Amino acid sequence: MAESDVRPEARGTLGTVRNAVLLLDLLSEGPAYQHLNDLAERSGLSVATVHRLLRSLVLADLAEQDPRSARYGLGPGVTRLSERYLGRLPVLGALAPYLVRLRDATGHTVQVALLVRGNAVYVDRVDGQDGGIYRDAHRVRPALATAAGRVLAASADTPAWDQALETAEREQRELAEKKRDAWRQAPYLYVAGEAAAEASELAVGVSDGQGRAVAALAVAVDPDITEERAGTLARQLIQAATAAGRTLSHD
Amino acid sequence: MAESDVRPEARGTLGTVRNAVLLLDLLSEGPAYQHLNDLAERSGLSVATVHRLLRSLVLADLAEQDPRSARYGLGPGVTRLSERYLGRLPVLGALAPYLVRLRDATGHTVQVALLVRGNAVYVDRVDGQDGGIYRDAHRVRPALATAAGRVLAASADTPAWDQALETAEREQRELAEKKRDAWRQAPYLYVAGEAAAEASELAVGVSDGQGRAVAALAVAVDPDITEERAGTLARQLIQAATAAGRTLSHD
DNA sequence: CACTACAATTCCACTATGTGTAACGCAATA
DNA sequence: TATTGCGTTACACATAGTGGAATTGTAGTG
Repeated sequence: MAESDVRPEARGTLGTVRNAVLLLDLLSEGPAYQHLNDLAERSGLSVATVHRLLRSLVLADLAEQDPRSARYGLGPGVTRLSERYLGRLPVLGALAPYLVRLRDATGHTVQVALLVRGNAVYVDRVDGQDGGIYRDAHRVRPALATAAGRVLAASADTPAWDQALETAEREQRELAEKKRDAWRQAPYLYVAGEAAAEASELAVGVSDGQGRAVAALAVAVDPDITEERAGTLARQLIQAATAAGRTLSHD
Repeated sequence: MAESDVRPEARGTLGTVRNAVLLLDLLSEGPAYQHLNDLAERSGLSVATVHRLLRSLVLADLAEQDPRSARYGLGPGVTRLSERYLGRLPVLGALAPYLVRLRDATGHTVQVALLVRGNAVYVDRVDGQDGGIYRDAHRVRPALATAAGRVLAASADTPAWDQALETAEREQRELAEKKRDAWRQAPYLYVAGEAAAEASELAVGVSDGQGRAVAALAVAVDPDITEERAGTLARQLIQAATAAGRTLSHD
């Protein structure tokens, strides 16, 4: 293969692992189950190679094959790894004592999000009273389309911010490039839900003491919330976030 | 390398992927961050190989390196994959409408668990009133040590059941070998919490229509719950589980 | 401050092993 | 039964992944 590797980050890296991860990424996009040939074409690898990679991933439960259609999708193994990761993540432990309290004090659903590869990933939640019909836990959204994601991306380092820009839609990207400083300095951010069913979100950052947000704390609210009510909610969020941040930097 | 591969499952499988997955497994056990040399020894691979594998995994955010200690741990990328997987998992969508309702009706914390490689992985929850101080979301427990895991393992196929046996402690294993049929046929299972802080659990299976439990629905309860109260709770769980099961097999 | 110990990282020669092409099997149509 | 459209396997070649040893970096100790 041509040595067109100009990206310095990839030095001393294994092609097979790169390919395996590429496939996991492809599986994570689009429909739940996908055709081998599609995956081969989209990845630029030969069918045989994709087949071998998938077989290896299936053996590890990181992928699975639908017995009826023989198509491939992500497997349950990824959740096991994820839960192990989250179970030992300091931020979540630090936030844990405050979440239920916060839910009870505000009456709203409280969520915790991380920034991963330009996406806001919602990793924990405590559901409020209403909930509505559409309760989508397990959300992964382009960071710049959500309040939580904006809080995280705005205070992240340059590569992470750039990834967020790449992940975003054009309009969001243009908005973000103007607003980054404002977002970073604001005590809290608010983003109105786009779709009718989607709730609006109010978010603050949880800092690790080095001035970088390691997680976002958010509440889902009605789109017609008053300015005053938002301020009250924000104060409550900030209080919990700083308390959690203290236990983080403390130890 | 010696061709001692007698395991038929691993035919046509990539060693590099096997090794990468092995490392992810090692990272998911024990402390959050681990030394390169430990990992090399435990995996049976050379230090150089482990280093290259980890570097590749870090590039994909499936692993990360603590900047202070230079030790390696799981990375946030696994959560992104996991949330994508869970977000499209039919069972969770089918259960979603009932979870909050169930929490409100019972007052207890409701949880949803999957069986993954012999472990009960808790993938969704709706927190109840109390919660107590210790709210450990993101649990991964040996399946046979929990009510949810027993429900799932007992109705699973043979390899999955065997994995659950391997994962369990000796006592649990001996108990399980006697009880499997009873567990599979019982309308619900109850397991008292072991530690003082640990809640007890009452669980039922969510069937996909083929008589196999694809998820477990559980509530956390006090250890001194009365038989009668347990029956009432179980009825409510079963009702939600069968309703979700219908929408599953329906479409 | 030198010296030591230990851990992560890089170098390099070797061939094991992952790769693509092409053939095969096996359903579902028509 | 022919045909199409998949997933799966065979095979020969050279890429690219491997382990041992050398090298850097970082604390800890006298």
